[in-house]
Amino acid sequence: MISTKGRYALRVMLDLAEHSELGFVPLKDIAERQEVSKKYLEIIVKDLVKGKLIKGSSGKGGGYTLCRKPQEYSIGEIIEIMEGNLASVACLSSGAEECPRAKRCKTLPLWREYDSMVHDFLYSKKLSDIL
Amino acid sequence: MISTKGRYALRVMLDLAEHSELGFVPLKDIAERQEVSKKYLEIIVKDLVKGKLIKGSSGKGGGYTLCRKPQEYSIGEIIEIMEGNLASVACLSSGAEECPRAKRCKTLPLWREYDSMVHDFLYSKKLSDIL
DNA sequence: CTATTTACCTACTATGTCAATAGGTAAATA
DNA sequence: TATTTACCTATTGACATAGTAGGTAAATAG
Repeated sequence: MISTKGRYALRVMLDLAEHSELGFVPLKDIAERQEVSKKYLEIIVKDLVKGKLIKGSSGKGGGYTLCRKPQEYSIGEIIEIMEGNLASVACLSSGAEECPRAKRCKTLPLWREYDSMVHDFLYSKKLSDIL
Repeated sequence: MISTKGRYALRVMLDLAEHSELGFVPLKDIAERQEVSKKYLEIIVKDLVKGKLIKGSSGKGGGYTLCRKPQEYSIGEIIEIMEGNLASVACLSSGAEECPRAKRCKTLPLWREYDSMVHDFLYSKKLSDIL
């Protein structure tokens, strides 16, 4: 299940897309509009900055803003940055060691197909699509 | 992410599909073939029995067996029984109270579409498809 | 140059879920 | 009656989730 971090991150990105053409948007404003504590959002924007999806600017007149145009962000990359990866099962997650049963596992192809479908869906959907 | 309970349940169902035409299959045998502790599988088959996907029989010659033919089980119902539900976000999970932001939430339609895709995929796939 | 506003940083915590283990009782058969 | 099986309740360690608390650093306005 997608955690609050992933879901809130998406809402932050949408909020920035809607308000940042004028410049930097303070987190305080986003927190109020999105009705999420500013403290918790700090954790989220930190990851978004680290992932180069947004950039921050300190001091008066500061805040956060998008690095690209909304149509240049896929939902998938936003969620993936927040959740670590979007594998459906542990055996297929990025840092997992090869399962000894992989070759004869009858369920593995199913999970691969599932993951591929999910990936295609989330990466073809853009931030601008839900604006 | 699909938990071990969901994944192991699927493997138990497959194991039964492969071995139960002759009658009841003891859990001990399944545990050995699947390389999962019998103790842990007990929890899983308990849920499968409760969900009427398999039935058990005690005593010598006992074990577990499928209630229907493999093509009559969808992967979705197996996973759903084990995971509780297959909602992608808390707001859409079965027992969730209505979110006050639901009407104006820009992300909700996305999650609905996502859930619907996942549901279609997992319910159209049958146990017999991965046999 | 000072006050204010903002981002940015480290640490902490309560709660819950996951993945299992332990140690039994009940039922059916040989 | 002994054996084999399912079935039941309780417990546990580890980890993730969803936050909170209390600061420091940077930038701007006056």
